Amino acid sequence: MRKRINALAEQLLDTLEQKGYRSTEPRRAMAQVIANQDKHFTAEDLRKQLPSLGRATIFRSLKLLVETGMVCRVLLEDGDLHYQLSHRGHHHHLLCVECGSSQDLLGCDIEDLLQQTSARHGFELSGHWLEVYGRCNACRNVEQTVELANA
Amino acid sequence: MRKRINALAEQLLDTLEQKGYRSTEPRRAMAQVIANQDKHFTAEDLRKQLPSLGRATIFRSLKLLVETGMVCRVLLEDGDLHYQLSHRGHHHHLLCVECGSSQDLLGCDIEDLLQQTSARHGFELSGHWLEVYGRCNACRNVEQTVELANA
DNA sequence: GTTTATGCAAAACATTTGCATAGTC
DNA sequence: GACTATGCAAATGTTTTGCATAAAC
Repeated sequence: MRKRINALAEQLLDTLEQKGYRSTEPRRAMAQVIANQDKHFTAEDLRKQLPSLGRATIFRSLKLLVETGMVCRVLLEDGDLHYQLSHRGHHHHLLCVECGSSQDLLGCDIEDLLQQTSARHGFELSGHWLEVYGRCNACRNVEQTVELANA
Repeated sequence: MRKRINALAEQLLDTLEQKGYRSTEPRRAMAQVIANQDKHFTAEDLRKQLPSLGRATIFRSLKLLVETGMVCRVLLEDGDLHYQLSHRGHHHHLLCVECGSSQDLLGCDIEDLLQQTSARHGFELSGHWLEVYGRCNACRNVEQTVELANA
């Protein structure tokens, strides 16, 4: 019996198929769980939410999704690596240190700046990894509301 | 018998002492080995170079050095976390993907740019992590020399 | 039917912890 | 002498691997 999954998850499966990988029940389940996450996650998070899948399957499929660019890694401030859905190519994340949500940062003009800075050091730029930490709009609003209530 | 260590290593020990930690023989040895590294390293690298020290001591002292800011973490392009001597406060690294050397990037004006970009997303910036990958001057020169030789 | 993916158990790593002993201040 | 650090062994946690079985194409 094929479980029903949502459009986003379906898209992950389709992309896998286009790349020559099979669309299996465990992968459908994983795709759905990943599509449902509202923040970055770890392999362990997936495992908890997919207790019927084997350890190895989770690690193998997760690696596959990263390799095919559908899931990207996120570096937390403390050095932990988590994962999250990746919709596009190269991008950066605005990570909320309070709620863990993340926004994508596209078309950031850091590239030019890095190019110049690198050149000044005799360095030939080939790539970079940037994570930005702070508090998202929602978390800031919550605090403001609390302040008002206490005033 | 106190082993002789160089000035850089001595400085690490001194700083530890200033922060209330003891200057012990294992820490002297570790400080010297770390000061000698010419590229980023892992706990395992230290372990190989300090076979007489216990595993736990290496992990504990390394953590201590990171916490006190004398060693910093470096994120490799593949997501691996390595370590290296850290001389200053906040800074970034130009990591050569060929020889593994790294240059520090100071006074990089990325901060302003991020501030603006974050604000545009309703995001209150609190920090960031940036690693830059490419090829260092030395590695580029080697290639040019080879090309000339083959011409 | 052929090929790929899964699940399990075991193996391989990486890091942490408890605790008795040794070293530093 | 009091307190901190070390080393060992064991525990913990994470990821990988081999291989027989099952599922997909």
